[in-house]
Amino acid sequence: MIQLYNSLTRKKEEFKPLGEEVKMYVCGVTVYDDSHLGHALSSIVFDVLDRYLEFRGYKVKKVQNFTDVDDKIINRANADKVPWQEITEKYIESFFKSSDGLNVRRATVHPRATEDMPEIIELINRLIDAEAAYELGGSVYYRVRSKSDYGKLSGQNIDEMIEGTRNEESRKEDPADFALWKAVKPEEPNWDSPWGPGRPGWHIECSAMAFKHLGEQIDIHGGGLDLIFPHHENEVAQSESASSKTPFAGVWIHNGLLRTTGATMSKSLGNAFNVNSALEEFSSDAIRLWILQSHYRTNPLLDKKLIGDAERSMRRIRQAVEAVPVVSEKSLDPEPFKRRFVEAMDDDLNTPQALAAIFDLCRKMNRTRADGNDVSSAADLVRELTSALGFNLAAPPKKVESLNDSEVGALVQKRKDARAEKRWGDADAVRDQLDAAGISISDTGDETEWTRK
RNA sequence: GGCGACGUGGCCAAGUGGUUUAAGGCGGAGGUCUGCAAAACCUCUAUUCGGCGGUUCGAAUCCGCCCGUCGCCUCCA
Repeated sequence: MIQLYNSLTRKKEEFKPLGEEVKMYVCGVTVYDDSHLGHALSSIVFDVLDRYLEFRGYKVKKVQNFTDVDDKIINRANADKVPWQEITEKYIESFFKSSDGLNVRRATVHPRATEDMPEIIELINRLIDAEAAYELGGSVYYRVRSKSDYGKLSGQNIDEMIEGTRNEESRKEDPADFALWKAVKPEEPNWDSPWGPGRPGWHIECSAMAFKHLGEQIDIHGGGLDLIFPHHENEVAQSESASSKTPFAGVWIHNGLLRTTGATMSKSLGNAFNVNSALEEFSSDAIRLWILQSHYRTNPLLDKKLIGDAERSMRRIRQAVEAVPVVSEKSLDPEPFKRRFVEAMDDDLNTPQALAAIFDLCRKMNRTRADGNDVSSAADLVRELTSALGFNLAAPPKKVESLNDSEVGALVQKRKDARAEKRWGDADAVRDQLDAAGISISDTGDETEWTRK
């Protein structure tokens, strides 16, 4: 039984999808800049959820949108003096490059707001018909007072909320009403609608795309903790008002946000935040391990040192799996570790505990292999479990300009000769040279093996 | 003002009433192996969970107060 924490009820609940196929919607990014490690965190968390559900035998349909019309995009286009479509194309491409680099599986569908305009307009019409929305000067607003349980997701109360907001000049019926459709402003991208030219408000696209690609009721809705209010709150309201079906989403899952340590970190934020540059320095596995060693609802600490630590930890797993197999009658039964893993993951994706099971298994493998046991089925299990968490067990990127294989081979031979003649000083000098080039060597009996670090 | 999160070893981080005198990772110390290393393995590295009270046979885990850190309420994964 899989239990997941539901932000709506603030409790762990048994996961029960409505149908055969799990319908999961994850809020995507607004494409106006490169992805940073905060996006990576969210991508990885929902990638793990997707993969784990599949590991547990579910079929998953995952939808993740691109918000490709928005103030920030328009501003960026103006700043760069290019058409806004050029901005969105560029950063959608960048997003995929980052996610692919992070070994995040693509969603089943990646819809774009601008491509589902008819559905967005139709949904707004339904809301007007249901008297949950009203037109005003070419814009359309959602009437928050029309839904008695408005605020249930974020625990906000409309009246208390209004006190905290600044009182902007507006003719809206209620200050808390939010825009479903924004009337066109000069020089802005716009689409025709029954209320005149304009563009969709931020929240409506997600409801429209969820309805279109998954249906009016979905199993899982995910996103960052920072989206609970107003975005997800408004999404629930408009979706349930339009469909008259409750709940819109069976479980709301929110990942924690990245945390940084004071002033020291902020200096290097620029680079540390960019996923593509982080991937030049660290393996995708290290980035993923750094994130999954914390629970997804906590706020992981962003610190390059920790990602470096994770890189070393990954090497332990890789080495255990890749070690030369022993052929033997005796073998290690890894089942208890699999049970531990499943039990941990079933409990609201407790990845730190799941990883502890994997690390323990790796140690057990090394120990029992040394005692002459066949650990190949254990190695297969480690591959299976790490893969369910999205690790690819690939080596980290090369840090320095490295030697090619034949150059390494020549140096290894040179050292071998030196060792045979017990010229230890010469042998160690070659080893230092290789080490500086990112090659580590190990002597096992007469053989010398080398690997790129 | 409103909603909410957090404070566990040198660092990161699970655990949320007894099987935990607290998992796992990184780092550190010693050892085995090795020409020396690397890797691996073994041992050690919090009698203690921000502080003070309380509930209980029993608390890191529940309650109260205090101290500290942080997020959201405006764009944000």
